Amino acid sequence: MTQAQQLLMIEDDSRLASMVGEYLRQSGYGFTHAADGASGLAALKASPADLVILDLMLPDMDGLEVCRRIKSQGADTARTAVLMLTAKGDPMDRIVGLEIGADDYLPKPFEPRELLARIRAVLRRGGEAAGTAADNGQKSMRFGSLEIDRDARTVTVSGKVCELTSYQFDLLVALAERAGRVLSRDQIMEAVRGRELEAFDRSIDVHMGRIRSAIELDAKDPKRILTVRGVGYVFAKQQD
Amino acid sequence: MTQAQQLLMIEDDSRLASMVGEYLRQSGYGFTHAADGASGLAALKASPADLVILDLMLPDMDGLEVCRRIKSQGADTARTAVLMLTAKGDPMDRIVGLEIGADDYLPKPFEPRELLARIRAVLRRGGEAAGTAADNGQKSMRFGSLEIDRDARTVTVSGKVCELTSYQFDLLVALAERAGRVLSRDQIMEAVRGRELEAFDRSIDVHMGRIRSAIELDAKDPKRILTVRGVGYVFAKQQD
DNA sequence: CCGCAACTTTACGGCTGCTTTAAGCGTGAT
DNA sequence: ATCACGCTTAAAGCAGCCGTAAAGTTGCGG
Repeated sequence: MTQAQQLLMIEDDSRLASMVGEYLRQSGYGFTHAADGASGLAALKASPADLVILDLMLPDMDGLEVCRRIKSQGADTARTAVLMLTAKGDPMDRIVGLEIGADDYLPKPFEPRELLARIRAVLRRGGEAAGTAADNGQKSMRFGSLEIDRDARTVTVSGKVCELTSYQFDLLVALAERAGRVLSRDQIMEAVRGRELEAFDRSIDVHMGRIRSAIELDAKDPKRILTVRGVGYVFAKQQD
Repeated sequence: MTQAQQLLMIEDDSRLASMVGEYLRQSGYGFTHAADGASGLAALKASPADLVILDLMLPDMDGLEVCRRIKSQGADTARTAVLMLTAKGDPMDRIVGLEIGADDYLPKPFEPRELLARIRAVLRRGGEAAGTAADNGQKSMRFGSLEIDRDARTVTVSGKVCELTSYQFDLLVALAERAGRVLSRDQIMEAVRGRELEAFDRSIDVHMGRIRSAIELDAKDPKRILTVRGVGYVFAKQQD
């Protein structure tokens, strides 16, 4: 870690913003805050950030619009990661279908932990992509006939859509992002929710079962999500 | 574990505090108690703690205010972890900890066991954040045609994957990490399981046999895992 | 060359840990 | 308020794997 990474939060609730800011600063990030879309974009132009935490509901313009401008081709902010905060009522799966270029989403209200976990995940992903020369599936990932579209939050196997819940999708992505690496249940939980797994918690196992029955050709003989007894799960790197 | 970690509880109910204190001391932590916010902050200044257990409702000032002061920039207590105790009916449920700059929170009433679990989690988290920069042994090891990938937990010999169980993999890593050094069965057990080997326990031998048949070209004439009669085993440093 | 001690090998019982199913429960929607 | 959806928990079933024991083999000393 050479230099603290810079975060910019665009959020009209300044009370919320200052709380979040305190928390994130404490976690070692640089943090600045803008109260509306226009000043947010201005601030971003003045001093580039590594990641923008963007509220969907803003007084002056739609968060989607802000996001679009950040990500628009030609803008030098196009590489800036965006983490979108969606209001509590919004079924984010629907919004997500729209092709805004956000890198991740988080529904309000949220746990500070989870926000931190997702920030880390997004930044790590960006860092990797930059390091490995060409990008590898920033938005969509492909493993043989399996395709994961982070934008639309859909998974397809040889073109056919798999029904996954939001949480199951996140779990799958967490595994797929680290394909070939064995992850403990704790690590998986940490990546997805940013919180600790309780002792004797079998919920991850149950979800893995469900995900398998959705994406595996034969759930009894999984080829993509493999169990590593006594340790955790791996997403197989090599697959048809 | 070099030194007991220090906990400070700021809580007006001294009965509760002494009970919690007893429990936590028993679990190996140093424990002190302050009955109100002012004396808590004073105590913290006098002798820094690793974690503060902070009641939200205090006679003299709001727990949030105490937390803010502990965490405020510039204060040398800014790195101290804070675990907030919230009363059951608090509107806190809604805002879910965001408004608290705390590292974690726990609604009252709580189980001592859960408190302990969260304390451990918070302290571990803080510890690893500080320590992650330093460590990081390389993730894969190579010995001639033998390759050990610690991330994927796989072993390959000239590209072909060897089937090893988790335990066998751990044993192999323990040996490989100390290649060229003869290890007694006790040392091996200590490294992998952290516990002592029982007298006349031949289980290590059996596993060595299994590992050999997996990774050696000729299990009858091992080239990588060598037996040192009367002592233990070595992982050969030099191998093709 | 014999005998003992140490290691290897094989087979198998039992236990731990994963899967699966079903019911519970909180949350958001109608 | 009720309903539906999905995460969680519990329980039962099952498989894999560890450890034991017993027989076989190797190495070393006498």
